[in-house]
Amino acid sequence: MGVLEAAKTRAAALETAVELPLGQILSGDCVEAMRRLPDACVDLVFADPPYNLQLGGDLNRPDGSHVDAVTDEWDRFDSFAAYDQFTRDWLTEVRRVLKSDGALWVIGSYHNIFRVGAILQDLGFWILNDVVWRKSNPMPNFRGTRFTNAHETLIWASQGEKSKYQFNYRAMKTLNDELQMRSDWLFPICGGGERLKEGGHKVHPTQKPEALLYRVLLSTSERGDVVLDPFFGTGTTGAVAKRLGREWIGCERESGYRKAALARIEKELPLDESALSTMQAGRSAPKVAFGALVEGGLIAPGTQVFDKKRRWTATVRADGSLICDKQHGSIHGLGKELQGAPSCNGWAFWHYEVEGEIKPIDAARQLYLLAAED
Amino acid sequence: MGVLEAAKTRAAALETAVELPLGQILSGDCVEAMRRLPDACVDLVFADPPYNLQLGGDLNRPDGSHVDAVTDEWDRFDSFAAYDQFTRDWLTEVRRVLKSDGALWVIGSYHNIFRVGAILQDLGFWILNDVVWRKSNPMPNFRGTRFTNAHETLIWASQGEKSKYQFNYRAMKTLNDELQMRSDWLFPICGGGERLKEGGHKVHPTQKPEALLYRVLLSTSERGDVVLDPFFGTGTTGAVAKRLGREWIGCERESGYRKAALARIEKELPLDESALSTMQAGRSAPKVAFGALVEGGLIAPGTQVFDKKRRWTATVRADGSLICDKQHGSIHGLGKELQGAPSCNGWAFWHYEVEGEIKPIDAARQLYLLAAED
DNA sequence: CGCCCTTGTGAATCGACGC
DNA sequence: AGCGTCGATTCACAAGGGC
Repeated sequence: MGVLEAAKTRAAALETAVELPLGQILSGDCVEAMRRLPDACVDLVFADPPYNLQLGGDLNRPDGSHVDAVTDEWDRFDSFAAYDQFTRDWLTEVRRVLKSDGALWVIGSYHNIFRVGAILQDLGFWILNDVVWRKSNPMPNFRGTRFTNAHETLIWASQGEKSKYQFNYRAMKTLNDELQMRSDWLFPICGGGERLKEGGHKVHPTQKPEALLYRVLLSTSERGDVVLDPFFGTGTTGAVAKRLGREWIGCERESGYRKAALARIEKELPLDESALSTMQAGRSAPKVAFGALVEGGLIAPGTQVFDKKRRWTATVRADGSLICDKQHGSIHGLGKELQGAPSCNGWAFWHYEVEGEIKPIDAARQLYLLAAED
Repeated sequence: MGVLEAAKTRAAALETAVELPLGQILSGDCVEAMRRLPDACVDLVFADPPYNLQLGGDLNRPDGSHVDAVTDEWDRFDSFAAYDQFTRDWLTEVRRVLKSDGALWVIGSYHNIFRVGAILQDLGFWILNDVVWRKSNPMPNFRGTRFTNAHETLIWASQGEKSKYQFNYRAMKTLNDELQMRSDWLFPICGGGERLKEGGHKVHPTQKPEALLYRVLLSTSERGDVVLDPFFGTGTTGAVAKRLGREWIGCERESGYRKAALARIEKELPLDESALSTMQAGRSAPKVAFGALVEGGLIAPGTQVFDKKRRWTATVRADGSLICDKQHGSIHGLGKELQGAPSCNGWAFWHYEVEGEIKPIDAARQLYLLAAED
């Protein structure tokens, strides 16, 4: 990067820092609101658009009581074409304000998610996963006419196929008891003390559980990232963002929701430094070069290392490289060459003897990391 | 209906009965093949179209071994537009051959399901549920770059909003231990003895588990219904249809698949004569429904069960309910009724014979749980 | 026969970085 | 943009062999 470009970037960054409405809810239609934001200023978008629910008449429970369903005016669209146009409009604006390595989450049900998914693919977004929110306590199908609608679908997508999106693999694996996090997540629906109510009535018909946003933000954003929610509602995204040390921007048309959201987020407390830093450590374990172990004395130069079946034995050199007959290279590269394999994880492939036991050299790395913690 | 129309309908029904290629696999492109079928002759369609995976380079496991991916020519499309056109074509033909009160199932992944869902809505199909097949043993994400892709999505749709589709609510509730069947289903991927192999290699890259088709056909079709599968592959739909007493028609381009499917279905026995199938038990929720044992093949439909003193004998039905003379119900409900007791633990009450021994049906549950443990 | 260990494999849009 | 280098990654089963 030249001097001029660097100066420009700094200026743009400065301008952005000054102008971005962080911690604010923009009023009015979300497309109009997003137009007030500069290009490529947002790291992550979470969107919970109207579901285009096509409810016929009223819905009653078997005991005759009335189901307080979504009948709000904002959730009615005259046709699929109108809904599609609406979807293209807000997704296009999201695409503009999102950084090129940013990502998008959308949540929906079978009423709208197929249209949203197809349109975002058409716009160039690259789907990374679809994720299923399994509701532990869904509303039953009172009429016994279909399967209990027990899940909603989320789509996680990057700006394009080549984007370098953020994924906190380690944090997710830790959160899931050392197993890879799967694409099906189990959470209860939003209720109890978490559900905003006023005069005994729920403030918003489709308030999302905070646990859902917690996992979304923890998995695909970093501390300090700017998170935009174009359909802010009562501000679950903002509340969880604040808690996790992320910046946030909301868009919301209805002043009642804006007011409730601001009051809610005001009360929210950020997690303290230690809680956040612990997660950070889990998120991206510092990389350790094999050479650092040699340097640190955990593995002496001259140590013999070998694969599990003792087909090959190599010697550790002072610079952290291995030598085996006339071939030499890094722990990964030499393992790969010797096996003729397309790749090799040297940490798992090479073993050494310590106190009479055979251990993968990764054991030494774990010791090193343990010592480095404190 | 006037006299003339009635006569026409009868004639059409007669003609259909004579001409429909029941129990046959039509060769060639499925759109061409379906054109050979009359209008409105099919009760249920199950479709497993190409997913349009668009895979990049090779993928290796962390141990260096190679993943045998779907590289077949039938999964290649030049663009979303080409895939959409293909989808519109076959769905349009499905719509014609399907009865007005018939229904459609489609299965897919995030690569294609959003496009399929939007197009079928555009064509006038009315989505009844989206259903998630949660895989108990999915392939991990080896590179740690995303969430484990642990599910596929099914869409269940009727011909239109007002259609009187078939839904066997009672059967599903019984199958699920007296709880409404939810929209998330847990099954293992197809493997073991169920997976068709030739010379040690899988015959079809994407063979679906029979338990999945079992639930689809049991929930949304009746005995004697005509089930059409436009992407027949190795004939899971046909095999399960035959077992459950449904008629079937398949379409399949590749002669190798057709041959394998016919041989497989030939061996299949209709329900009441069926021996214990080789289907493996799935990983289960802690609570096991009796229906899951039937679905998983641990107890075959048609099995005789009886109380310890052999006062009553009942027959296991395909949905996991029991029938004894004219009374029927769940294992708990029927036991309670027959004894005139206030309640009954069906697991302890009912027994069956296995390898010459009399065991409570709870023994089968224990086996099931054992398989699901670890 | 049972137990333990090893090996194989499944619809997968599966690096990052520097030169 | 292409290429070489460094580096970091897996879960649930089934099947088969050894003892």
